[in-house]
Amino acid sequence: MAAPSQYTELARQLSAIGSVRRGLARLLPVECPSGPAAVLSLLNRHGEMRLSRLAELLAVDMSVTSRHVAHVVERGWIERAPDPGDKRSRLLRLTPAGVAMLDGLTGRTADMFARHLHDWSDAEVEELITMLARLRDSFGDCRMLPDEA
Amino acid sequence: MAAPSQYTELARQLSAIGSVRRGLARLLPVECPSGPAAVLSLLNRHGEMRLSRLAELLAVDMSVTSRHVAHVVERGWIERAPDPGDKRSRLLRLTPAGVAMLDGLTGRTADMFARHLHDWSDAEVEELITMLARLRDSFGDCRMLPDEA
DNA sequence: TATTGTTATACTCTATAACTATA
DNA sequence: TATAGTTATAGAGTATAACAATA
Repeated sequence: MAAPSQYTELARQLSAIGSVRRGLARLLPVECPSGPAAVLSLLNRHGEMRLSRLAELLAVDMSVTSRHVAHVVERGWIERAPDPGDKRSRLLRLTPAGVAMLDGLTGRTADMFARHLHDWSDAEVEELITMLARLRDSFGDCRMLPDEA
Repeated sequence: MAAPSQYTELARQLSAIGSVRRGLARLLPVECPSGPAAVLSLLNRHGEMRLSRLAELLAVDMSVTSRHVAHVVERGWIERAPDPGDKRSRLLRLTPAGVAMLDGLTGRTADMFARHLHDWSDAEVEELITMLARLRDSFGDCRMLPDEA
């Protein structure tokens, strides 16, 4: 259990970390902004899946996911295969062009981190990753929680 | 120094943490969204300052800051006092109404953290805060960095 | 001439709601 | 009737560029 003033500071830090996110976003090509890039990244990480599952992983509404997916489909970076078990949905998977695009993004991102985090140890980066994952996990899906108001 | 694959994972976690940011943003009243709320928070933390300094702290463009400030001024939460040393700029400071508004936001934020982070120790929260601050510091102001491309 | 702000414009991300097709 | 997905609409955040006033 932590003190309220700590929570205030944590909120400030989370807000301020937006500058890092924006810095990373500026690396992306105009035709693949951060929303679509996240789609590629998750499909690469978890393999083919339906839209609803992708929306869950992105933790955004399905309507948002649908638009990002349409964007990457239009550019040939993913394809929608029939879902054998359910005609309402399709299975999304990366194309070779999508893999190539993602490789480029990943490389640029890694370069940027390498430039800025050169004095972080492997263990320190790992710990930050772990804490961020835990934070996300602790919050769960905020959209489902009843407000006490 | 860390491995490239670690950087990819870190980028994913930073992107995914957006769901926490959005969860916090949903706590805010309609008349005070996250941009304006950050203005109040920083003025409370650092005391009165000029717009350019506020833009620096927010790490966003001055034009963006100007709009957020206009928003909170219109609602009487901050006031613009003449800057004795420079007629081009004014000193921004919280009003009592602004302090009251901020107190409400802070309370709701702390409640939400308390609900979700009940199994985090004080030291763990502190460490996350420290690592986020260090991350931000390591990146500096990304907008100023020359790209190697 | 350079700096401080402001405003207009445009783009991305997101959510809500209405709708279609299938389960 | 309920679920998967799409599309239209609207609101917030941000950056760029053009502009005004002052240093």
